[in-house]
Amino acid sequence: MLYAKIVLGIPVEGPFDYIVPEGLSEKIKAGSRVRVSFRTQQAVGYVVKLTKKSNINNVKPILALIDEVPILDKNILSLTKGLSEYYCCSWGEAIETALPEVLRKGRKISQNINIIEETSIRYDFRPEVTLLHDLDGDARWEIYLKSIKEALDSNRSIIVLLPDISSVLRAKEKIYAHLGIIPALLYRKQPQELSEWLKLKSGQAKIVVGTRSSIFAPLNNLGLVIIDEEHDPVYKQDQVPHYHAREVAYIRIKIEKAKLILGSGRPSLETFYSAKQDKIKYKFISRIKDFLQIKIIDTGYLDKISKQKNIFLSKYLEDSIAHTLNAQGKILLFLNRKGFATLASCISCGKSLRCPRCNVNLVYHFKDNILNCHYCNFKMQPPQICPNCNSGYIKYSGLGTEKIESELSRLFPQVRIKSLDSRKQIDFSDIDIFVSTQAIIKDPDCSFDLVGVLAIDNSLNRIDFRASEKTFALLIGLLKLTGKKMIIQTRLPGHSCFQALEKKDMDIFYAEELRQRKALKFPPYGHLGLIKLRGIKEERVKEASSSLFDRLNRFKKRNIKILSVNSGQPAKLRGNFYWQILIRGKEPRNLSSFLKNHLKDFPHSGIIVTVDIDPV
DNA sequence: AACTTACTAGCA
DNA sequence: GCTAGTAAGTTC
Repeated sequence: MLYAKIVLGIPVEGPFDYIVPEGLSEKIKAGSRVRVSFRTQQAVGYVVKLTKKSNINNVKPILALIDEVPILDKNILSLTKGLSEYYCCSWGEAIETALPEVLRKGRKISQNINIIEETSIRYDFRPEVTLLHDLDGDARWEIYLKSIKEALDSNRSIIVLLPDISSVLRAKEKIYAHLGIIPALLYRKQPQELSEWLKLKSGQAKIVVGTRSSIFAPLNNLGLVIIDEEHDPVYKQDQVPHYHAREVAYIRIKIEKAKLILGSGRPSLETFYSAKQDKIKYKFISRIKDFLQIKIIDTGYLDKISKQKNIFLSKYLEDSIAHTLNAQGKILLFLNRKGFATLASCISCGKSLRCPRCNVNLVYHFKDNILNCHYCNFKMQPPQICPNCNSGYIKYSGLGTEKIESELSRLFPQVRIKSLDSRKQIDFSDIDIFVSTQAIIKDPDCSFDLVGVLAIDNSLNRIDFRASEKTFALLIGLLKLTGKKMIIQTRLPGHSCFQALEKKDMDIFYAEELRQRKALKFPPYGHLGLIKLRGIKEERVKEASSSLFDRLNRFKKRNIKILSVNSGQPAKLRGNFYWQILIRGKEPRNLSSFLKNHLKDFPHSGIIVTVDIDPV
């Protein structure tokens, strides 16, 4: 008797044994998509192994084979296995994230498409990762195109990942213009998703350009993966399984012996650190241009005089705006409207109050008159005097509203001013001053003579251990928009973010940020895991969280630390109450298997538990 | 996840 | 003794 071990797209590990019917024994292979009855229902399943024996009592037969040829090749099978081990999900869930939606639902592939069986050619390449640290996107593309050509010449295929769809479309044009090839395009919700997927599966297309999920594209002989703007958090999926395309790429190139190029003008700390450790190659191309003027303005003094009036422009910035206007120049004023977290900071020294254990900003809660850390739940009474400089007093500030546009009209009555909050197509030609949020950075061809950065401290002071990293990436993104001058207003002029820019030496930022991460054993010196619990009844979620916290503490192993349990942020969302447990470990796979073991038999009726490894 | 079965409190 | 509502257990 022949049995198949089958996994399903549900959060249950499996695999489940099924009998292979006589007539199918020739056709069914590892990687086949089949229809099975599961409990009382029918489901789509994926064969991961064939065996002669089974220890299960009442084994059911496979109902039908869906595809003539296995839909998952060996490489995709081991990639998804690896994904499930890293990201704490079932193998079946991992397989389903790697497939187009219609195939997950069991639709048949039409007969006239010729899926080629796995090739057995093995090129003896060594997996190799390179960080291309380059501010200039065009220069990065020169290297990408050269590498793509090389891969094609040795008959290997290529995946190019970009953060968003408009970048994908631009990349397609570049590839067509330089190599004369039309690549397949993949992104979720692409109407042609299946036909593009099949082009790759059948070998008709050898290059795919796409967003995050394209890292799973079904290519034969993968030789090269390019991830542009590798620092971008959109490469992390915000649903289960919470994978990061960069991490999946690492797993995939090891399996397929391919090369990986990570390109960015502002690399993630993970990638930068790997480069520093010589674990990956490092190519540093363009520095911040010498002719750019970057000015950091300490606006601590504005707090004192802006009590009555809403003054948001330093004298220096105001003068520079006037000067630029006189010279018919264009100005961008950047204002990050996000981040309404109420912050406690000292007027005199500018330091915000931070958690002694987590080094993140404490959040002031008006209602309870208490300062609280959202990472470890540390609480303290607000101090009367600043613990840093002993003088001054502590100020609690939210973010000022953006009346900026109207205020500016008052200051510069003759000037054409516009602000952008939604992502509409804008015509820059009839605007002098443009007020915008970070949406502007995604616009590839806008350029200003002066970029003024307002209220950046709100971004820096977010309750997130990656706040500095994200702020730095944001500033570098803004820097690319100016051809001449950038002025940054801050109450924290000494922060490494700004120092790095002022001195035009990015290492200043990376060195300082790595030092802080190391002290806390936070990424890239360790890995975090976030367990989220949600349910309708607040008390029950809270109780379950603390009992899970105790349970994990009881069973915790070497190299795993259970850091904290606290209510989620927001604590209530769409009728559900949220709690979360943060753990830290050396190896993500250990975190995952530890959690799989102890969540399996954790009773959590009415509560949904999800795991996010390496949260961003 | 989606389902079945076991158990509980509330009621006449 | 009955049942609605919920907790717990199972899936090959």
